[in-house]
Amino acid sequence: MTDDQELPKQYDHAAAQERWYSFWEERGYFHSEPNPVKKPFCIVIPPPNVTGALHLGHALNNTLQDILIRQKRMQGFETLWMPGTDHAGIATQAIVERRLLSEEKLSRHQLGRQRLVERIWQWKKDYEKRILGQLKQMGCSCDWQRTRFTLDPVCAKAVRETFFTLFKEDKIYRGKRLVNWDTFLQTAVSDDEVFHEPVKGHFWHFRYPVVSPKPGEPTHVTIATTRPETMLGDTAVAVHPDPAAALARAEADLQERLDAAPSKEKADLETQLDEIRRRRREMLPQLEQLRDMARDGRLLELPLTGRRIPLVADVWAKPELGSGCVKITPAHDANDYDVWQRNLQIGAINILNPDGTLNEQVPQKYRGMTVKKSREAVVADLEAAGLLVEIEDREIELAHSDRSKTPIEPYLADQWFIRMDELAQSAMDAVTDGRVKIAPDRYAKSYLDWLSEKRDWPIGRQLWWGHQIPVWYCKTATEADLQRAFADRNDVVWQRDPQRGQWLICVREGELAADAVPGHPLVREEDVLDTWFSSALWPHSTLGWPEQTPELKYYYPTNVLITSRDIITLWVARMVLMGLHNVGQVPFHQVFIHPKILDGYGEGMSKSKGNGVDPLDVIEKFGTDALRFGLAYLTTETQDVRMPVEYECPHCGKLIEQTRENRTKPKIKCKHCAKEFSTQWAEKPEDKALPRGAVVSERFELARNFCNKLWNASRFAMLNLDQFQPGPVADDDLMVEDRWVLSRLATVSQQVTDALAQYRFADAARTLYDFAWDEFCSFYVEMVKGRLQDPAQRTTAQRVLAHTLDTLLRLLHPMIPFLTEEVWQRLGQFAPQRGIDAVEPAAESVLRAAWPCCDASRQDAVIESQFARFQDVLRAVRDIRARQGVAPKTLLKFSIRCEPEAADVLRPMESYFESMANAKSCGVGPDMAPPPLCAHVTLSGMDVFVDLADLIDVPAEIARKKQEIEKLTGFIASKEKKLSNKSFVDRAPADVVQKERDSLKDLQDQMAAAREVLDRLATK
RNA sequence: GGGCGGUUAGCUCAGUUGGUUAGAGCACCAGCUCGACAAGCUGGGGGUCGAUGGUUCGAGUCCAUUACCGCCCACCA
Repeated sequence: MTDDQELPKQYDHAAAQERWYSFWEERGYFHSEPNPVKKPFCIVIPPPNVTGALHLGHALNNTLQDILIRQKRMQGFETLWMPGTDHAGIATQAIVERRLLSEEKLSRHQLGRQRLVERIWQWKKDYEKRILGQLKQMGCSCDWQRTRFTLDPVCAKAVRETFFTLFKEDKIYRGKRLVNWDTFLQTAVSDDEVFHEPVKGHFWHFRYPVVSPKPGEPTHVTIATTRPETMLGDTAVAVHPDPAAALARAEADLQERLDAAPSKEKADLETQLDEIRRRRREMLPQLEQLRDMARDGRLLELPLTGRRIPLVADVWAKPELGSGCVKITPAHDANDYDVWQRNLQIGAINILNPDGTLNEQVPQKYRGMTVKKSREAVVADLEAAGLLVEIEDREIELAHSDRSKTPIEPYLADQWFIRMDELAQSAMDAVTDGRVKIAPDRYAKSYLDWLSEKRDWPIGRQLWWGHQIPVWYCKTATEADLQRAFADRNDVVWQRDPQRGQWLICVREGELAADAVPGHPLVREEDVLDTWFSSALWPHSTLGWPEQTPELKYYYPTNVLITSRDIITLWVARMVLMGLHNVGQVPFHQVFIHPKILDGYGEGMSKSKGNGVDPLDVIEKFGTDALRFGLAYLTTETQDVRMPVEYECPHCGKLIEQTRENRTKPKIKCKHCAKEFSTQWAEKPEDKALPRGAVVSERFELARNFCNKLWNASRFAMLNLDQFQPGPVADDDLMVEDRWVLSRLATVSQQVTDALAQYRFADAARTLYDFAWDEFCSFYVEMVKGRLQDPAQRTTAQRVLAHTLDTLLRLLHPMIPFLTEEVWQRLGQFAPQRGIDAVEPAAESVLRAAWPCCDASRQDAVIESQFARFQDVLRAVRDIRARQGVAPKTLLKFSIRCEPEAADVLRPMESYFESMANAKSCGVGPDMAPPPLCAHVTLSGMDVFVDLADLIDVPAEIARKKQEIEKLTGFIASKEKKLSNKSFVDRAPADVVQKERDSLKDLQDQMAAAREVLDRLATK
């Protein structure tokens, strides 16, 4: 480089990022191959969804992975970071479908399967490119040659093999289950993809007539519902089998709660208790009568349908609620479904079409109506029939699809399931016996709790985007036909589906022709697999399983998985059980769950809330290094990261706080310059007319400032390293500050290594921040300045400075890769060979340099405490200057009264007081008396006197001394009290008591010194 | 309803096994353009550690109760 004569005062992050990322990539530093000489270290990326661009949560996730990867690479591991993206079935298809509808007014059915899938592939291509580009901008050192996608052929092969094996082992079956039906996307979604949201609704009370009531029997049964239209699918009305016992129990429970409740809640519970007592008095006879009628098999007339439905006794009907009777709609309600399972004779009627309209199971007039329309119609008709009792307003927690944001309909459908009993148990065992360690360990609990339910996993999705289920149906063949047709094939297996009376035929690879069984047509299952099915295979499928590739053998099990807590169950647990099933080994040894990034209100960031942050905005404003260091600095074990966010006005550059009100608005008027700006990325050309305001957070300033500080410290080094002569440094040549900084450096290396090994990213970042700023910059660099000008001392000073900077760069590289590389390369210009013990050529890139080992022989507690003494005195002198208002240019004269040992340490530092505090020493030792007019600071075992002659503000200094004496008096009193407390002296450990005694003595000495100075001042 | 986490300076957060006078960054105040750095330097003000009770010679730290905030799970005809 020839253009580096003038180093800019500010670090140009954009230039460094561009230059060094391509430098690393071109040299193939990120690529990994199995290498028997080295130990492997492998992380598989949690594949981002191709639904959209990455947000700040991804930036955190990937930064942490890259920090570990870079550190392990420097530690000499053969390091592979496997990158890739996830097809995210429902989410991606939903986005593309929504666009199709809004821009071309086309439904997916109008477009057709093949063309829709083509569109989604195009979308995937665009976003994958954008996502991988973002990862590169973040500095991620992934092995891009190995980039995978969950739908690519390698992953598809693993999916087929897994499905085939599970099918063969009878762990996959087809069953009828109530599913969460998304009527917009026309697919089932899992429980995990459903969220509840309160909506205003009603609670309707209806009466169903009793068929031929006997004298004394009620003529009607009253039921209540929030979803009246489902009455068309009712198959029973339930009443509790033992209402008396149920009410008694409810009363007892309530009484217990009432006894324990705080007084302000008692009134409410009293009311509830009264209500239950009233029911026991007034309603019990009728409920028991209804129960008896249920036992008799009596029927009710289901209004509007002409159907007759039975009255049944079932515990689901709670006598303490509503009328005590409940309508049963097994096909459209989870609890009613359970009632059906207990009373199979009542049957189930599905009244919905997949698109959410009513089907042929309902009377003609309601067919084809949407749920909303039919609800109005049913209510009106019941009212007309005189069967509507009342309508209450009520807020209802309505289930919504996370994907389409539309209400979920519970819906009885055929589904594919994986039996979870054995698989779940294997994944639980892996964590309980420690083969997989989850950190922080509290998350192991949620993992185990979820798995212990062993709920079968519904794996089918009624989508077009995904791995199509490799099953063919055949209705007409006999088993003999199948055996004949597939006699010579061990890659075809089949099961009987008794509910539908058909064969389910699964093939390991490829397709089955429609005429594979002569005379009996085969039809392929249309549905695709749940996205998590392929994600669950990610750690081994990306390494080539089911082939026994060298990669699989070498890198599997991977070392650590880094992810966020919301997918512990969806993803982590399933990877463990699939890894165990397919490969026979856990997929990773460690799981680290990192914090979530929240906005300034403590809410999670999401696109729909409009409070997300694009990492590229942060990168542009602060730089990738600041983004990464800032995120690492915030990654503590217990806390989520709260990040107040501002918009940066593109017109005037001022920041506007993001609020709950303005964050969802597409455009905002700047309150400083009154011009408007957009908050959205321009998706259409016409949007670009309005410039976009970047979303940033002040919380990255600390890291940006730190990077700049480092840049300038490095700049200082460059300006002082010309004519650098490499060579070992003899211990005798080392000055106090050299030995001190080397000791600190050794300790810091150890602390950072330990912190990263335990995923304490914030500790590692803080340790480096404090060392680099407060010790290296504020002290070492300041102290070495003079020596660099002195030809006799210059060489040693340069060698230690270069070595210290070199080590610091290596320690910081995993967090701030670009700046460290930029400086490393420049340092290489001046000091291509460096080191203080043995001299070695510097690595061609800091990325390839060795991770600093802790050189325990350099750790020197004596030097560190001596240095602390020097720092104390320096601070005292500066303090006096500031409080006396003495101009920085005025030279101060000071003296120190202290023990001879301390004097021996401080005397060699005299020149540093001059350069760092503009203060000249007039003597150090036990006999130093305070000058006639002085300001004074007392430290443990030392008195610092600054001779101020006529400069001094005497009244101010007297006031200060008095205040100090008052403070000391208080401390001394509390110490004396403590030490005169017999139980403290007797019970506390001896060293603690001694420490207190020493401390009291010290305080008394300080008091004496302060009095002495005060007396002198007072006589003036 | 069950579980988990949080509550420390105006804001955002540290605080290791209980042990002198509880820390940092930002913001604030005063002073500094001194040959690395104003994204800086020097000094300063600011906290009864959510509340109550307990254990202890000693509690921000351990225990119990409680309030508030957030997250996860379950349920709500």
